[in-house]
Parts: sequence; structure tokens; C-alpha cells
Amino acid sequence: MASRTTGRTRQVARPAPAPTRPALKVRYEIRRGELLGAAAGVFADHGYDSTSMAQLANQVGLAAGGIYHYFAGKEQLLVAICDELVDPLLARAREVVAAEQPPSEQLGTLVGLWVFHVVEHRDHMLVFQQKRHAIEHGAQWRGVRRSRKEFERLVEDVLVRAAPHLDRRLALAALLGMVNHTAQWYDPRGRLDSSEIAAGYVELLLGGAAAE
Amino acid sequence: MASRTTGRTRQVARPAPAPTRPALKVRYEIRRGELLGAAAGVFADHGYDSTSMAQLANQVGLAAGGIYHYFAGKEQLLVAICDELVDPLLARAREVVAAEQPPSEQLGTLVGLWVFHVVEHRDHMLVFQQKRHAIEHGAQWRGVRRSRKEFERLVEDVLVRAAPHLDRRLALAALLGMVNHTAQWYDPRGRLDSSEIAAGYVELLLGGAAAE
Amino acid sequence: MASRTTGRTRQVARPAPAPTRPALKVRYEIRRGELLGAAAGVFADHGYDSTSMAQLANQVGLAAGGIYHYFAGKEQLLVAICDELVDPLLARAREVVAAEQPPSEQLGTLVGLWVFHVVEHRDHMLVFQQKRHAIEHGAQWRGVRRSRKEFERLVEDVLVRAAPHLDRRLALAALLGMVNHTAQWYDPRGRLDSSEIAAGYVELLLGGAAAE
Amino acid sequence: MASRTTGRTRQVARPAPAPTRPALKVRYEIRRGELLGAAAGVFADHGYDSTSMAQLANQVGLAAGGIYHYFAGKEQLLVAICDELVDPLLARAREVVAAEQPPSEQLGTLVGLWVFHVVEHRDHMLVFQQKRHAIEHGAQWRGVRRSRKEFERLVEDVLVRAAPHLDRRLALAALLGMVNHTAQWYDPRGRLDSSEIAAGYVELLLGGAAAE
DNA sequence: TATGAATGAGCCTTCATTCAT
DNA sequence: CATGAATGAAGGCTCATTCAT
Repeated sequence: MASRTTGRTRQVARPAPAPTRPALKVRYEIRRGELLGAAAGVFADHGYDSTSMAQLANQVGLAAGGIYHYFAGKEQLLVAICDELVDPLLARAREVVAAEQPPSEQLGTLVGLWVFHVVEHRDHMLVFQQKRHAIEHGAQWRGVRRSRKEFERLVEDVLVRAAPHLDRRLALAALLGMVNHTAQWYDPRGRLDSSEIAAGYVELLLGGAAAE
Repeated sequence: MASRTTGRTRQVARPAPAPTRPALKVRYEIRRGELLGAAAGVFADHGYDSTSMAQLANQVGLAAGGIYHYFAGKEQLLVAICDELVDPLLARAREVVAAEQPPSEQLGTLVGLWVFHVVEHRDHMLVFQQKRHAIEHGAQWRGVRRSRKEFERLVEDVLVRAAPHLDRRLALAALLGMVNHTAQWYDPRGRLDSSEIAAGYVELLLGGAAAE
Repeated sequence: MASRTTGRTRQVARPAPAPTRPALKVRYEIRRGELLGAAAGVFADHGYDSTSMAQLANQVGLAAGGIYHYFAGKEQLLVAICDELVDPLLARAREVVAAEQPPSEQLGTLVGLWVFHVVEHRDHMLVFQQKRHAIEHGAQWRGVRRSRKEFERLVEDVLVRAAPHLDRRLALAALLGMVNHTAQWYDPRGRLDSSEIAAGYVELLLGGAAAE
Repeated sequence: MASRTTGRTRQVARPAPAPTRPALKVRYEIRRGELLGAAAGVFADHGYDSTSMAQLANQVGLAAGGIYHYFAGKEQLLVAICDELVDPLLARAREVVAAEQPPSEQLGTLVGLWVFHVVEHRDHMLVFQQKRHAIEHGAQWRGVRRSRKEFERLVEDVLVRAAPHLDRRLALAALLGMVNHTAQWYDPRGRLDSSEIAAGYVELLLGGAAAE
């Protein structure tokens, strides 16, 4: 996670020759996943642009060229981080919207899982925000952008149903601002956990009364 | 401003030889200011890291090395942009806090000028957010960080007095998230102007009742 | 060595895959040493300031950025050249001074190895002299300066004991001037070898009689 | 001179409108001469390569482009410094050689004026030595090289006649080394003046006896 | 798979020099 | 003569990426 003062290397334990050896491809996928998480952490801590591939490799316990066995390039790594951030969130949001629930409850559920996702993927989120400009404009980012757009539309729909008295645009923007900003101040050892934070946000939107 | 598809050059009209020539130093300062604004725009549009000094120079109508007459380096340019963003806002916030006013009005005034400042300095803000990570960690950014911290403390104080029923931490974080995020969606040709946006934010915080 | 009209590249033969491969680190050190020597030659020939890193790289058979695997920068390269020049000379001078020997013999031994060192490291010496000003004033050169100072003090001590009738300051300065200047005219294919040159210098200092 | 801790500017007093105004051209030449001397000093202190034309201009009390009214470029400035160093020395050396004098006295006279010239033009000398490599190889330096060569030949001739027992090559090299090196250690406030230094050098060459 | 030497494009920056004022 | 803004060509250096081992 961000801002740790980790030891020397963000070493991802090289999988010891397990008793039950999974198929090679699976081991590869596992390692790739570990590297992805570690990379997100390193990028969140030291900055995506300021971290050279060599530095990253060292941090995760590989030599200069090692990462290229798992990712085609630095940008692919970034894409993978963003996908890992956006896709599962979108999937769950779809489920929530599909479920039968009173609108205000639906909003609560949605914001709850969203905040949870943000704080659980704090590193991914921080990296995403660092490169927001590139993601917003680059051609190779269409997929990520599409997912994000759809997610925002889902949120907007729920929001409109749950709080029809609010200005649609303003409320959505406010909610996006609040929730995404959470990644930058959330402290896992802090007083507030993700569900309390989410409840607080919803309370602001729906007004004190509705939150009770 | 951001996201324009400007023509070839963001040419800052070279001041025609004015009839009343200001002192040389003044001319220099004026030109420096123009360049600063233009640079903020270019960085906001194309990304700070993705914009080379040569590109920037061309955009502002200078040759490769020309900017170095006004700024010692790319980072100094960034510092100047951030100072121009943060300092005046902090100054006005201090005035608001010093003034005698009922707390809730004070909050309204503060958020109002804040949002206004953000949308008026959209470019600066977007650049600031692009480099948030570096600013948060680099040694040469202590001044900017200090100003930002003080501003947030002022906001917190006003917020606590105006809305004592809210969780201090959460409300502050929410407000920061909302307002700063504004730079990313505000459209000067859009339906909402800055004062309406500010009012909306305050309404969320104080609850619908208080806003009436 | 200096003033050769070398062919295109001062190619340091890339070590063919030896049958007994030395440890990797050793290979690295060997290559580094080769590059160091080659660089001294190139700088001596074409001038330190007039030689760009790209030119140097080409001369030693690498591409533009290749040298930076071995040296952190152009100045580090210069430091390494100077260290390779000064350190071993100082070490041997210490040994000579520590040894029990009649003063005049000691002087002969010292000047002998000194001249030998100078002509054997002609390139290093010429580079050192090119950058004398920077070395004398730059902060990062303290180590080199210290070594040089100590060496001169050793010479002075020996000189005073061997030729007490001479003006201390003047004799030392004269000797320094003579010996160091040797790098600029010595010709390995010339009539005089280093020991004859050294003997000539000592003879000047001690007077014809003493030299017999 | 070298190594002074001068005040802010090596300001060459702008010639106050003199009562008897010399012809414009003369004033120009005077100013040029002043600038030349000042430039030699600045280059000797801060290094020729490390001193930008703008820095130099400021040191001598001009703005960036001002020097170009007197010198066509940085290298011309260097040429002028070298000429001012070499030409008068060569001229006087010719006179000495032309004069009827016993050889050893001739050597004494020659070395005497040589050392005097070196210490009086310490700055010029130090600059000359800084750029020795370029001067030795550049095409535009033929004049300076020719003069230096002729001077050395004159010295050699005198030396051979005065000390026929010495190895021609070695003695010349030693003398050149000693005398030129003087610029680097001579201290005008030191114990030895230039004539004592010169006498010391001659004594080394001719042997103690001859010097009495 | 992993290594690490090597590549080469591109960036920031410096600076001698020019020129309109 | 002097100014100082502007030019534009290098130069030092970084770093994503490749590839022989």
C-alpha cells in the first residue's frame, strides 16, 4: 500500500516448489498477479513516471529485463493495473443495479462497495489518478475509459432514483469527487473504516434525515 | 483553458511597442506572467510530463531555449504555476476567516471564492493535480505544501463551526474532494456557474434545511 | 597513448566468451578498466571538453548511452582517471619514503618511479593537466587534491634531505614543473627513456658532481 | 590576477569623459585593452570553459552582448590573450639573442625576463595552459604556435651555448617545465620575487659553481 | 525464465551569438 | 556603443526496450 516504509525489496516471495505443482501456465499467472500488485504499490509510492523499469524490477526482485516476461511494456503494466481496478468494480456495480432494492438502499450498497473497493485498491487508485491525463486522452485507453464511463452512468442512475431532488450533474460530480478522493487520505489504521466513510458520504447526499 | 483544440501556437501577443513604455523590468515581469499562464494551459492540455520544453516553447511562440530567460527550469515553471494557484487562494481564505460573520455564511463565502478560484484557475489546478505525487514528496515543494496545509486547516475550522454535527475528518475530506474535483468537469459554457456549484456543495454539507 | 592517429574506433576487444568464465562482477570490472584506459586516451587526444560522451562512446565501441553502465557521468569518468593516476603513485612514494636508504638514493628512486609513472600514464596525466583548474577548485575533487598534496609533501621531504643546500620552495616547484611537464614531450620511440630522463632531472637538482 | 577574491565586478573603470579627449578610435583601443586584461583575469579565476560570455560580460561591467563590440567571439578573445602573452615575450627574446653577451649571461637575461613575463602575465599564462590542448591542435592557432616554437628555439640555442655539457633536449624540456609552471605557484606577496626565481632556475641548469 | 549489457531516441539545459531597440 | 531578449545547435544524461547468454 502507499506510503509504507518497506524494507529493501517489495519482494514477492518466489513460489517455492510447491508439493502439488500447478500447471506451468497457472504458476505464470500467479506470478504475474503478484508482480502486478507489487508494481501498483511501487508506482503509488514512488510515482509512475519517476519509477524506471529497472527500479521497479529491483523492487520486485528481478533484474532489469525481467518484467518483460510478464508484461509487454511499461504502459501495458499500467493498463493491467487500471483494468484490475476498474473491471471488478464495474462488474459489482452492475449486479447491484440489477438487484431489486429500494433506491436509497441501492445507493448505500453501491457507495459502500465502491468505497471499499477504492480503499482496498488504494495503490491502483493512486496510480490511476497519477496518470489520469494520459488515460483520458490516449488511444490505447479506450477500454478503460469506456468502463469508467459506464460505471459513472450506473452511479448516476442510482443517484437520480435515490435523490431525485438533487441536481443530477452536481450530485454525481460531488460523489465522484468525494469517493475517489478517499484514496488519498484513507488510513487503514485510522478511526474510520470504509463502511463508515461510505455511510457518511451517503448521508451528505441524502440529507441527515434520510440516513437514519 | 483546458481541452481547447488550439490552433498552432498559443501565441502570447508580443506586446506592440507601447507608446508609454513601462520600465524594462516591468515588461519582463509582464511577459513572464503571460508565459506562466500560457504554460499552465499547455500543460493542462497536453500533460506536464508529456510536454517537452521545446514543445512548450513553440506553443508560446519561442524557440527551444527561450523559456529559460524567464524560468530557471521546467520544475521552476511548475513551482511558479503552483504558487500562482495556492498563494492568492490562501490569502483570500485568511481574509474570510478573519472577517466577522455567522459561521454558515462564512462557510458559504469561503466555498464560493474557493470554487471560483478553482474554475478560474482550472489549468493551474489540473497541472497541480497531475503532479500531486511529486509535490507531496519532493523537498523543493515544502512551501507549496505548507500553504496547502494551512488552507485546509482554515477550511476545517470554518467547517467545524458551521456544521458541528458532522464528522470533522469526513466532512473536510468530502469537501476537499468535491471542490478540487470541480476543475475536472467544470465547463464555462455549461449550465452551472461557479456560485451555483459552490451553493450546491454547501447545501450538501449543511443539509437541505440549512440551505434554504 | 596520446597523439596517435588511430583508426576509426579505439575498440576494446570485446572479450570473447572465455572457456573459464570469470565471475560476472569480475568481467564488469575488467571492462570498466578497459573503458577507463581507452577514455583516457581519447580525452588526451581530442581534449576532455571537446569530446562529447557520444563521441567517446563511439571511439570505445559503444552506442551513445553505453558508458553510463560503467560510469555515472562524464565527471565521474574524469575522477576515475585521476584516481588511477594519483593513487598508485602516492602508494609507491610512501613505500620509497618508508624504506631505509641514503637520501640522495631515495630521491633518485622516487624521481625514477615518478617519471616512469608519468610516462606510462601519459594519457591520464594529460587529461589531469587539461582539467587542472576544475580539479583545483571543484568540491568533488577534494580526494584527488589531498592525494596530490600528500605526494608533494613526500617529495619535498626527500628533496630537503637529499639537497639541503637548495631553496626548499624553489627546488620543489622546479622538480614538479620538470617532471609533470614530461608528459607533454615524452616520446616512447624517442632517444631518452624514463630512467634517463629521471637521472637527468636528479642531476640538475643535485649538481653534476653529486650525480656521478 | 588569479585567485583573488575580488568584489562583485571586475569593473574596468568606464573612462570618465577626460578633459583631453583622445580620438574615438584610441578610446576604443584603450577600452579593448582593459577588457582583455579583465577577461584574462576572469578566465584564470573561473576557468575559460566554465565562464560564459554573459558571466564574463557581467564581471567586466557589460551586459550580455556587450563584449562583441570589442571581440568577434569568445575564441578571438582567447587568441588576443595568447597573442598578448606570446608576442612581446618573443620580441624581447629576439633582442636578447641578438645582443652581444657571454652565453651564460645571455641565458640569465633570457630566463630573467621570461620568468618576469610569466609572473606579470600570470592570468594570461594560466588561461593559455588551460587551453593548451586546443591551441596545440586547432587550425586557427597556427600563429600562436609558430611564435611559441620560435621562442623555444631561441631558448634552446642560448641554452646550448651556455650549457653545452647538458643534454639538449632534456635541458630545454626541464627549463620549459620549470618556468611555465611558475605561473601556478608564484605568489606576488611571497618570499621569492621573479628575479630570484629566475636565478634559481639558472643555477640548477648551470650548476652551483657557474651561478656564483 | 532470468540476466544485464547494450541500444538509441528523446529530454532538459546551456550558451555563443545575433539583432532590434 | 550598449542592452537584453531571442535563437538554435549541441551536449549530458535517462530510460524503455531488446537480446545474446
